[in-house]
Amino acid sequence: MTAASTRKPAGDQPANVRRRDREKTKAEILQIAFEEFAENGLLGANADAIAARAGITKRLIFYYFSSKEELFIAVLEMAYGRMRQAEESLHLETLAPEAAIRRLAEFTFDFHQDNPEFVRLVAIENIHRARHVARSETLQQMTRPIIGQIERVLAKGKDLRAIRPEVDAHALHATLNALSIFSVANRHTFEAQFRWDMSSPEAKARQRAEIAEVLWRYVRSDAASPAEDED
Amino acid sequence: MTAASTRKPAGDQPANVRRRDREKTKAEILQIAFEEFAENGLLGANADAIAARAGITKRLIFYYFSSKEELFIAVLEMAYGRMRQAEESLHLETLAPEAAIRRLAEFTFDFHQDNPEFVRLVAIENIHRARHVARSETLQQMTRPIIGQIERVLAKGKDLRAIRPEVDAHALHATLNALSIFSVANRHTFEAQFRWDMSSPEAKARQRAEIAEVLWRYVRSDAASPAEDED
DNA sequence: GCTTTAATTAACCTGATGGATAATTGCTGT
DNA sequence: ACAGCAATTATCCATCAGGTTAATTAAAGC
Repeated sequence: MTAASTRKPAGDQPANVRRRDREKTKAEILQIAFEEFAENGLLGANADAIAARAGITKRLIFYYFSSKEELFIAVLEMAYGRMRQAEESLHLETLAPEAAIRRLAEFTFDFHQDNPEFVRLVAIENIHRARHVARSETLQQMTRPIIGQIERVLAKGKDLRAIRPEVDAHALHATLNALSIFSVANRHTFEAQFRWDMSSPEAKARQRAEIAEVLWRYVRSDAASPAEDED
Repeated sequence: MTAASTRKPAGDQPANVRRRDREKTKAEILQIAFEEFAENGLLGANADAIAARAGITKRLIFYYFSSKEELFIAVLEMAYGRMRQAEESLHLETLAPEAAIRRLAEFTFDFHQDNPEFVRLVAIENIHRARHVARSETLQQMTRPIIGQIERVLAKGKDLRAIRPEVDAHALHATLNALSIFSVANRHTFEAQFRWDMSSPEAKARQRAEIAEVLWRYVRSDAASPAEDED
């Protein structure tokens, strides 16, 4: 597609005239690269395709992001940044222990359900043994403050004897992420093998409730329920 | 069954003379392709590399498996077959409910820990939206009988009032798989971001216990005590 | 207006890779 | 011992895709 033919007076930006806007162009590349990487993986994603979809030349991609891997890292940074931002809107501190745990579970589940591209991206990065995360200072310092929130919820819950004292924030976070991510990431093999729907709204609602239940039953104090001898 | 076993030994096999053994060659290709696919993904795996490692010509790969995708399907079939085989050695029926659940949890966790290539392969297949599983009759009929085992454990547990009546076998299986797979598949991003070890023997032991705990606390009846106290 | 700089484009290069063609060679039954 | 066939090899090829070289052009400053 050739650009630069019709020249509109441009109250708004005409789509076919290349506006020289560094930041906007970079952002567009990033967003489309995000989608392409999530869809096709690090190797499968294609610079020509990204350029075509962004309406720019391939060269421009390498101009702003020096290599495919650098672009991938930038995409990861953006994707993780969005999650982090979403997590900031969670305010668990004000809630009672059970409500806080359930809200945390449902929020995490919802986020992954709503952002399957992000889940795919994380899976892809894990296939590559997280070598891009390892290479990015930004991504490592981006260690999510969600752990802090969880710790506070647990502390409060333990104080109130609603939550078992042994429960660890990291472990809880891992468990919750495992359940939430799995229901998006491994949906396909599961559905194909068990003919078990994981994608319909009803199925999702069921899983959402299930995960909250698993989590709460895991953390809640035994005193509030059956007596039990621990290992 | 081919008459391959009637081959005369021809002395000792010189390493550089290709032994004409259809089944053996196919099996070798499969095993090496399994490793290469698990390591590098569907696109990343390289036919030349597989051939080189197997000590054969690339052409031979396409002779036995008509395309790369077919080879990948064959690899999936082999890998899932192995898991299924392992699952057969589980005998949960004889155990008491809690013991059965814990054994199931630990077995599943161990299997994934011991077969990270399998876990990677499943992740890769999910990135491809399980289109190869969908294409293979074999893989779909290979629906694992583990579900049956779980159902029997749950039925017995419910009978004894040790397990809640609402617990579903599929959901339980999904939960367990989520936790087990996650601790292998998403280990890398997790470790990189949280500087949290998931790979050392101690960490694995901790996770193993954790998962059994999560599972049991999820299924156990609210009324009954864990010591199978019938009222 | 002219210069300078930075954003953008067009065209090219090159290594890799899946797959194809065709020749060859070892096994097995007769 | 030899034909026939199946297993295996050596080579070639077209295409794709990441990255590069060099020219072009929009905008900001003087």
